[in-house]
Amino acid sequence: MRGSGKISKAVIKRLPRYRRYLDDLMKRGVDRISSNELSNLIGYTASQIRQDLNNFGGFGQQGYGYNVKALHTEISRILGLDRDYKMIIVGCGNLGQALANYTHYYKAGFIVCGMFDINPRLVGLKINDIEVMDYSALDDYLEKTPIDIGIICTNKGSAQEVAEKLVAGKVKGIWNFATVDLTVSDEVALENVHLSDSLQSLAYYISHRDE
Amino acid sequence: MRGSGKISKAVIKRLPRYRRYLDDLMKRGVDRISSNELSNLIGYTASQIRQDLNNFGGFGQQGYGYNVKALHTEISRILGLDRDYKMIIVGCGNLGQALANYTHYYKAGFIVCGMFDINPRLVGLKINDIEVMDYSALDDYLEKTPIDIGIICTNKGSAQEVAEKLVAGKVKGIWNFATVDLTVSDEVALENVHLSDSLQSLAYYISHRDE
DNA sequence: TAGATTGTTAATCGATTAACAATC
DNA sequence: TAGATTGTTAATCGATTAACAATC
Repeated sequence: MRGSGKISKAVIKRLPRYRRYLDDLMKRGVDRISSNELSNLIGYTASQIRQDLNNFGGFGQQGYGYNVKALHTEISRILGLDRDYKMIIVGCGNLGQALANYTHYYKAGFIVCGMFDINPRLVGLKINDIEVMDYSALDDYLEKTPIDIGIICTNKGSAQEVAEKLVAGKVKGIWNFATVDLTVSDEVALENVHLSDSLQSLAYYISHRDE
Repeated sequence: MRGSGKISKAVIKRLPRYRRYLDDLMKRGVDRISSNELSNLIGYTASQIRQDLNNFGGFGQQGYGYNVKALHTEISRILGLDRDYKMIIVGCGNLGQALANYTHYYKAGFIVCGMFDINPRLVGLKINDIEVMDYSALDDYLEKTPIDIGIICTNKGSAQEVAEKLVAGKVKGIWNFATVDLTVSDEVALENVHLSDSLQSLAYYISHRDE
């Protein structure tokens, strides 16, 4: 039966992209789309699109294609975007603050509930009405407040310790921006954004453009 | 012969990670390491490590392993980190400013030379001694100044236009943070950091943890 | 119904892992 | 030299693409 079995990471990584294009189509008032038309827009093969979607269910209709709005809803649900996520940010330097604003203004459903830093000059500061708390208050805070996602924006030296506090405090997922590979329990989802690695692979492609 | 032929993206994505671990090993004073020891640290199989490295050359020695420092140097060179990259940032909101600071303090070799924004309240501001210039000055600036990397931190509506100005202005690579898939000439390297997509896949794994 | 397009199986392609001869 | 470990070929695994019967 569809939907059972393990879905590969490659498939999951494509889902948000499908959703973005469906979002655009909705805004443009498009009601239906075939895998072939979607392929022309998004750049994956029609075959891959049908394969990907059929991991989760038969959302299309032969001879018709896919209903844009219905498919958007399905993918949103699959991604778990039909509910809210409470988040905290640990490390409130430029990047931490940028993420606070970013999620505040653009990402409905992802709510920053608290921010923490070790730097006394940041503690007490308000960012989008959220006061930066002292790092030493983190354990207590997590004990009292159920948090879904912990965002790590510290330097790499502190990141593993922070991750452990977050895991102990029962977060369900960690969004890690520190340039280090964290070790966390399998129970906790981990998503890394290694900006440094990303910039370095860009350097690679720049250096090897004419090959 | 080694080194010719196309290297897959999967391999390139692993290179910065190899480099990070070699960096650590150097700092810990380790001189040599076998693919098997490195495998235990980094989590790739020893076989994969040897395959990856042999895409670029035979850096090891039978019966000995790899010289940590020499391998670090080789990977740095392969990634193109043996030279500087001049960068500009377009879009100086929180994220743009955060990246300016990030590269300024942590990323030797990646130099922010200019920043641009359309918002008059940001124009004139100084971030790490770099004045934010008016977006209308971008074309002129690029005509006079050779820039390697353009960083796009605008909203998604402006990103494609910015990309086209950057390409016209002869940048070699684009580091894109806008949530949109840009169309650029094959001559220009493109690296996307889709924070929104990343957060959504984290939501997926949180929602499906117990399967 | 006839035409279109899906869902799904089979074929292909590419990437990872295993094995081992080469060699330091 | 004997032991260790690479470089490289072969085997396996998984992901993508092609093909087509099912069906709206």
